[in-house]
Amino acid sequence: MPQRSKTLFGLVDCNNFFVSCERVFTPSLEKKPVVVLSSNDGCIVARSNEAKALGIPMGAPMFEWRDVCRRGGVVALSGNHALYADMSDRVMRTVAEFVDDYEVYSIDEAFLRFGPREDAEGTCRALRAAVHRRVGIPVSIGLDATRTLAKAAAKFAKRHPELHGVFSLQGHPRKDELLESFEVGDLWGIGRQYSKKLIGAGIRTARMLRDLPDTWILRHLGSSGLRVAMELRGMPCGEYAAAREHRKSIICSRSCGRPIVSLPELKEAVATHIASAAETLREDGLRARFLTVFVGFRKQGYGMPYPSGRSVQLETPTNDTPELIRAAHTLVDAMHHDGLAYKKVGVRLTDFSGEEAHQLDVFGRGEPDPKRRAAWAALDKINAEWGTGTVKFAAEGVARGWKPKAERRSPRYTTRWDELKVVR
DNA sequence: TCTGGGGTCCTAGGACCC
DNA sequence: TCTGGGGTCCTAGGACCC
Repeated sequence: MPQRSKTLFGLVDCNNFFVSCERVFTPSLEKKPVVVLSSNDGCIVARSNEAKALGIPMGAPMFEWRDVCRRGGVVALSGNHALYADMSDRVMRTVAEFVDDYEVYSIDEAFLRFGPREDAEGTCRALRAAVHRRVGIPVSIGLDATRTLAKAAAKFAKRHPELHGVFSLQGHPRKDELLESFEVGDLWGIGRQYSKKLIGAGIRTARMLRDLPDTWILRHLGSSGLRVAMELRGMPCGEYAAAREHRKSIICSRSCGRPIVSLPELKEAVATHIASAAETLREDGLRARFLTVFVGFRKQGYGMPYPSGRSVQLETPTNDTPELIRAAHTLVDAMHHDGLAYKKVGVRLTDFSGEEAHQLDVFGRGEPDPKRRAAWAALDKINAEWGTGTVKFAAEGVARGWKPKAERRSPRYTTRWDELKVVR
């Protein structure tokens, strides 16, 4: 197979992204241990370096670390995702200015691709400086022949301040040595299970995995593991992270601030999730044909709540909110049991088609009503401009005592007029 | 007592068909 | 007592990512 060895991949990774966003607007958080919490103030999903130094792990439940946080003077903030999305846009716009061929990979990461004659490293240094100057977010950038190696390079850049945030592994004279120092579990694509298997077999480092025979990898880790090894050898497995043409599902789910017991409240929560899922659907110009409602109960020992769900295939694909709410409520009626306490509620939409190529059912129905389309467009516009939930459907409820807790949220400086930063 | 949310891909097994 | 083989499609579960 011809190698595209001339192409160089870059990975831009925002350091401690959510914490860095908060610090832009609250400079007093600088140099202090800070954590950002997930929905319901449940888990720790971002940590400043000072918080990491206290030993607080990623994804840890807050209640287990409350004492450590109190003793260490840690500032804990509820997630302010409207702010983070807006800051992410600013970072990505800067990336787009410096690099033609890039791919947004997550809210805080983008892959870059450079041709053979481009000054990749110089561009990355300029990009890093520009993001810092304009957006105020520190980033680390790694470079090498594959995405997996670029990700590893970015970790080196982050770990060693003397590299000033940019590091290229490509052609590095001590590459083997560096990969030997890189723990296998820190590789992109090697999670907890694979890591356990590898370490059990004595494979502790990226270099050891790279040099393993394909047959062994295939037998123990399957094709996903082999892809990681090939990328470590410098062979890009493009489809691994290639830009997806279209999304394949939309999920909206939340843990409840307090458990839901009544049928009307369960319906409210489901309607709320449907409304936001349908908004995403319309934003992407899609209709969905398959709808799932799922619920979770109180924790069953360790691990995730025991989930249970029901699905329905709609007669025709739709993105009409009331229509979807009706279908979802039929499912809720069938699944609700008196006396059960619902801890988590969610909906999932799948089986998408484009807005133009809609299908009619056997009776020729399914032609979208232009008046309704216009109404949803207006609603989406208002909610986009003034914040999600500015205009709601009656079915979403008013009291909403089940809403997740977010007791330490910072203001939405960039997306709400009434929460603009006041400068004195 | 308190443990997030939103995604993707792969695989194994069952149903069904010829 | 004998009781195929191969293909496809669907679903559930597991693994991974941020």
